[in-house]
Amino acid sequence: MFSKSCNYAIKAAIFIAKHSLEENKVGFVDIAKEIDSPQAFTAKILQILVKSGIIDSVKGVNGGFYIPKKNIATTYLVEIVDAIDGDAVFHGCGLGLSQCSETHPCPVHDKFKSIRDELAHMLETTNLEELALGIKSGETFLKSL
Amino acid sequence: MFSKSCNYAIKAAIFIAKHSLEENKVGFVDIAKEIDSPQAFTAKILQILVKSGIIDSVKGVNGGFYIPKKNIATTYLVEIVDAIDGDAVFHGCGLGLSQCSETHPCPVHDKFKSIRDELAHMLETTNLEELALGIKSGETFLKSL
DNA sequence: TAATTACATGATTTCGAAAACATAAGGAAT
DNA sequence: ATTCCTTATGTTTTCGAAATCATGTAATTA
Ligand code: FES
Ligand code: FES
Repeated sequence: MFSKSCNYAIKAAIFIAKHSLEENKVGFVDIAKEIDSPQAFTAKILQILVKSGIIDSVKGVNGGFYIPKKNIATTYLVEIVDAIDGDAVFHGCGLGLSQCSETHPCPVHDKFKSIRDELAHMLETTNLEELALGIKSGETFLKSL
Repeated sequence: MFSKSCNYAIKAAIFIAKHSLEENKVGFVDIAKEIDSPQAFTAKILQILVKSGIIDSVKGVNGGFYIPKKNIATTYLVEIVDAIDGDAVFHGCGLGLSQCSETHPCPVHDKFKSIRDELAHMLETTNLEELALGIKSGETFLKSL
């Protein structure tokens, strides 16, 4: 569905959001540990999120990554997916045609499009706050057992 | 969404189905041309479809691949996806956890599951005949312009 | 039964995402 | 000002899917 990078990015963002709700910053080493991802690779993905304006960072002692509190509830998953994987998920052809088109559709265009649109709607309406709260309450988890 | 191999497999199956509706067999060279895929690689994927019992083949002069006419309307996309990509599409976690679980769910489990189930339902109810007829009538296409 | 056609299969190569490595740069604390 | 902690960035390596190459096998036809 999404690339590995994108999966890491979503999990990292949720983890950062959880800490930001309590006004704390977190370093990439801790993030990598918590979401079970390679450290160096995670650091790269975090840079993309910073450049995309989804998260902020502070260097130096007691530095780390964070999300301004007022942004947590207004940051939606679609922004993360778009920053990492681009818009292929939302506009690409389900059978890999170079472009999805109404006038030159592939055999599964209609059926695929409705599912793709639902996925997009889900990503557009799911924000980091609700996901972070799920982690905090222990209902959901960021890594396997 | 699906792997490239799986995209090729679906397109190939539709193309074969179209010809099988008219009692014709097609060779892998023609298939590769029609669906715009690498010949040798396509041949491999066709073998998997044969072994999975989705299509049949006949060697020798005037040989080729085909689908018994009575099977065309009862062959569903889910069989092809399952044969090529396996069941990760239907049972895998949307965030890449080693396994999707109700008791140890990832943050997007509930939301993701409903979309995944719709995709599964779509694949389980879409058969090759309807897709082949779309190609035949010129409404849909197997390759880009 | 030899020639031809077309599918079948294993080995090898290519390519890009994923991961790791090495080094630079910035900011806080003292 | 200096030191140390932490993020930032460019380069290299790894790994597996994708694609190709080379050869084998079966069936039809003349
Ligand atoms: S053309 Fe294939 S999904 Fe639209
Ligand atoms: S656990 Fe992630 S989708 Fe079910």
